[in-house]
Amino acid sequence: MYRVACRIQSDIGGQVMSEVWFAFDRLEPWSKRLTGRVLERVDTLGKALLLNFEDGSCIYTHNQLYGRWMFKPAGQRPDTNRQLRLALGSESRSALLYSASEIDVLEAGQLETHPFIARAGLDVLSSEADVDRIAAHVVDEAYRRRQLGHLLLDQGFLAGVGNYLRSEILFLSGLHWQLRPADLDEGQLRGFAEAVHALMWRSVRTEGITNDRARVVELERAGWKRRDYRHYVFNRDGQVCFECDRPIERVTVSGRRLYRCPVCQPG
DNA sequence: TCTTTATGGTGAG
DNA sequence: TCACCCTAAAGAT
Repeated sequence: MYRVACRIQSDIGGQVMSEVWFAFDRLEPWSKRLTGRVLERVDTLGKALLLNFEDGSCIYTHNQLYGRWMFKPAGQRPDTNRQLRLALGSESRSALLYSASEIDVLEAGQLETHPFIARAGLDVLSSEADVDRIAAHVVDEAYRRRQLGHLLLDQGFLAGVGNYLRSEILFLSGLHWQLRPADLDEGQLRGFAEAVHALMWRSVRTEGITNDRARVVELERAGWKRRDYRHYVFNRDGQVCFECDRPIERVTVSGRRLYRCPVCQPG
C-alpha cells in the first residue's frame, strides 16, 4: 500500500480530478463533490490508503485480501475481469481500484471517527517510527504481557505488519512466537525492533521479498522458484531452514498460518 | 465445475 | 476462538 500511495501521488497527486467514480450507490453523491477538486496528498496508515482532497475530505480504502490498484493513461482501462470499485482520473492519468469493498469518504476532520483509523497503532512506515520508538512501544504496559505471535497481527499494536511479515520478523530476530515483550532481554528487544523496521522497509523496496539480498540473487541464479526463496520461513513448511538446514514448521496462531524454524527460534 | 485458500478485518460469546 | 464478510485465483474432482 505504501508503494501504491507513492504511485498514485506521482501519477495524479496535486492535480485536478476530472473523474471521481464510485461503484457504491451510497458514495455516489461524493462523485460530484470531488470532481474538479485537487487530490492534494496520498497517505497510508498501515494497510489503509487515504486520499486527501483540497477541501479536507478524504477517501478511505482498504484492499483487505482482494483489492488491486491499476494505473493507466486517461481514458484507458486495464484488461481485466475484476470489478471496478473506484476510479480517479486527472487529464492525463487514471488510478483504478478493483475488487476492494472497503471504501468510504470521510468529511474534513472526521478521520479519527473511522473505526480502523481510530484503532490503528504505531505505523511502522511513519517517519516517527524509528527503531528506538518501536522498541519503547513494544514494552508499553498495554503490550508487554501478550505473546509476540498474537501482537504482530494486531493492527492496534503495530499498523502495517501482516501475516507474512509476522513469521519473517520472528525468524530474523530469532524469537519464538510464544515469547512476550516482558520476557525479552535488552538485546532481544533491540533485535526485534530492528527486525520490524528493517523488514517492513525492505519489503517496500523489494515488493515483498524479505530474504537476504545475496541469498535471493544466488538462489535465483540456481534456478529456484520465486515462492521458494522470497522468504526466510513463510510458506516454506517442509523445506529446510536457510541457516541451519532443519525443516521449517507450520502452526496456527491467531487463526493464521505462522512458520518457524524450531532451531533458530527456540522456545 | 465444484471447493479451498488468501500478504485482512469485525463482532459475538 | 469462531463464524462471518468480502473477491479472485488456485486446487481438487
